Amino acid sequence: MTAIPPLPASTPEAAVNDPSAGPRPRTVPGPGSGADRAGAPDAAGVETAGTRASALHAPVLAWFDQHARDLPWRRPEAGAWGVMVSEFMLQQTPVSRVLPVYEQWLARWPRPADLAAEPSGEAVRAWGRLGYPRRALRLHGAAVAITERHGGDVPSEHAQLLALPGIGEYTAAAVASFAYGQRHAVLDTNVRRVFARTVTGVQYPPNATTAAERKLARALLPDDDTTAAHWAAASMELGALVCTARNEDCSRCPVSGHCAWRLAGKPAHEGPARRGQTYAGTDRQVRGRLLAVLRESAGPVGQASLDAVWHEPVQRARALDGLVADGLVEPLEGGRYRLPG
DNA sequence: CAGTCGTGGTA
DNA sequence: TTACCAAGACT
Repeated sequence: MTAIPPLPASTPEAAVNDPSAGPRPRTVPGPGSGADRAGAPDAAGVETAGTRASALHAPVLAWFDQHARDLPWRRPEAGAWGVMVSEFMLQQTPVSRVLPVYEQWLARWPRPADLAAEPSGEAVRAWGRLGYPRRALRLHGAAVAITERHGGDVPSEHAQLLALPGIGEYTAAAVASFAYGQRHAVLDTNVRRVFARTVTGVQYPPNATTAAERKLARALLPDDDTTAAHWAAASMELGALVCTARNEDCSRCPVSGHCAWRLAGKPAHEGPARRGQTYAGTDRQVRGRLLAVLRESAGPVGQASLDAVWHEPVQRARALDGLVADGLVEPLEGGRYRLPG
């Protein structure tokens, strides 16, 4: 049941400039969008950004034109809504797992208003096992807001995007850039890693995005909107395909000759290990099991069905309360529960 | 600002 | 097998 139609390959620029994606992309950079507006004097490293940029841009852009994946949300027909849906799903989730859910989602809800017309529980159900189901709730909430506040069209202004539930700094910039061809620093984990290595000369970026990283990203941003949007997609793709967290392949990197980290002998990451997640036994695991039961049931389920997923009653109750508090589960009369209607 | 929030593939 | 990682957002 491969629902993916055999679409013609499209250039990355096609999606960026797609006029059917919504409001016309800006052709003139807005006021104050210059990269040199930050008040503080350039930090070490940033002042050489101009030099870096000239060395990095052309090879990375050319590499992208040749190696970019043909992902459905990059096709012209995806539109701004398709881009936005993909960005929600891709938050902390690999492309391979997003693809099938994305296709079904867009087929069922081709416009924001289509999703907004349904109860949020349907979004949670269709989210399937993508993880972090609050994203489904937020995407539904964003669709409602777009329908109410923006006439059903995904807004093109960064500030308006940022005001939608589930959209933070990264996603607002990504939608504005990928869907509307605007000039924004799109700082995701891939781009941060590429910059950390090529420019800063370290293996990994800091745990949390820093002001210095934002400043560097702005300094590296090409001047015109079209090239900036192209660069955003290209630098991200390089991090996703070549300059990966583990097993990076410098032999396939178009800027390996300029990479500060590689030229320094690829020194290992200094400092504490990344993070300790340990999923087994956490509330998150219990929440996941509880919600799975609700998702797979057509109607409300009884307390006994939920009790069966976890042996420890205190943690189980806490997890269920959390799901209800988050709006992911709706309690009914008589100890029954369902996805929100 | 550090914690929380799912899930599954891979080294 | 354990641990890390995958286009973050929110509190």
